[in-house]
Amino acid sequence: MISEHGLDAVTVARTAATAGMSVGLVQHYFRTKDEMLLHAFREVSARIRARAEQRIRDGVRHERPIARVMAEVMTEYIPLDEARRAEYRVARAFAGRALDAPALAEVDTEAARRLREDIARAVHNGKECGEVDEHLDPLPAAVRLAAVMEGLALQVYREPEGAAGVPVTRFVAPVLDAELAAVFTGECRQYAGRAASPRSP
Amino acid sequence: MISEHGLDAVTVARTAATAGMSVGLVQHYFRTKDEMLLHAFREVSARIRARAEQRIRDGVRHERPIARVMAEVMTEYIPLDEARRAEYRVARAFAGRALDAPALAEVDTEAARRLREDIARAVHNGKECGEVDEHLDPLPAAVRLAAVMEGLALQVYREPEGAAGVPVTRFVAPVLDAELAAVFTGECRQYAGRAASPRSP
DNA sequence: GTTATAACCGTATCTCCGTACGGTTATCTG
DNA sequence: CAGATAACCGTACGGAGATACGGTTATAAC
Repeated sequence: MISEHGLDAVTVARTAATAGMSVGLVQHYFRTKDEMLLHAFREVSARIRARAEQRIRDGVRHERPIARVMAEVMTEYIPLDEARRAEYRVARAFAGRALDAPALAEVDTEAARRLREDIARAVHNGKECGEVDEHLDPLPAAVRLAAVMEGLALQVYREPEGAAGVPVTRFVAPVLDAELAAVFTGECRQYAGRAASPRSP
Repeated sequence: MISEHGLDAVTVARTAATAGMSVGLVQHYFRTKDEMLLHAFREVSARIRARAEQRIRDGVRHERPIARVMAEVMTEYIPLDEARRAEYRVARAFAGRALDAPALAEVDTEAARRLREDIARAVHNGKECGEVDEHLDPLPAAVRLAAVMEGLALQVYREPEGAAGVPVTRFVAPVLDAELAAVFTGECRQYAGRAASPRSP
């Protein structure tokens, strides 16, 4: 509903109708409308994050280069198909409302923080494995990569067809690859076996 | 009002009261509330853009290196002080509502398009002057720079204090400089005299 | 079996807000 | 001065929507 008609079009009554249930039942599960919306926001955030984590796990399992895995993870966030566009619209709507709704803002910042930590961890692990320069600080690098990713997502969202006749597909991969190449400068000596997974104990 | 309490808190009556006028008078100038909000959005977009244009004009007047000027222009967009944060909040609120308000969406995309064109023009002019490699395509480069800028703005907005104890001031300039350095690789041979200004006839 | 808890419904209430409207005062214009 | 246009006011109307509420049916527990 949000992705199709925006947050303002979402009323408790309409939500109930769309779900094929009564207003009373919705109230049974969510005491207030805000509670309901918060749940929805958490839901999409979690779904998006789950996809990223899946990519990371797969990458680790197949012992693929960290840079390659991160390229996939970051591409996953770009609204390149209708499904991701829908999610992106929802996230964007909530982000706008989060301005004076601390609970929503917290979900937003938390999601961003986790993503940044994932990237920072990938960079950190890349150092151990030899893909990343020994002296590079993972945190600034992660902020930069996260920024590029989110900024790129915005560009793609606004002009899915691409700008000035050049399709987005011509932009996304090259830019992400270039940014990743600036961080992951080396070859993997011995695979550390964890890509962006948590630092092992 | 928007930046302090969000778009939802903006009612015609409250707006009138804040402006020290009557509801009737507001209606005299804006036929509908939507019209009023659209005007507000256009207003902030124009104000933000005006600052960027001013920077460009100043840069041209003093014949400063294009890369340097663009660094300033891009920094101008980052919500580094409370004034810019307020503007950023407003823009973000509108962007969220723009999902099912085509008129608002148009303002948003238009602003983005103009910015991208400014950047592309700067790159183009940089080629003539010698700051940019002859074979670089300005458009993809502009998309990339715009993406970095907007993404960085988001990171700064979400965590103004900086992440993990590292202040944002340590991030912004280095990242922007690095990105610009990737595009503006050369020295200016002879000053073209127009930085990001329109191609002369 | 009875009692409690969860699932479920429909409506009534109360508040808020956008806009319509009828009216008044000021500022031009000729 | 006439008379038109713009600036300006306060209220009334109408709709929409969030929540409260009183109630019913099912499922569980003992």
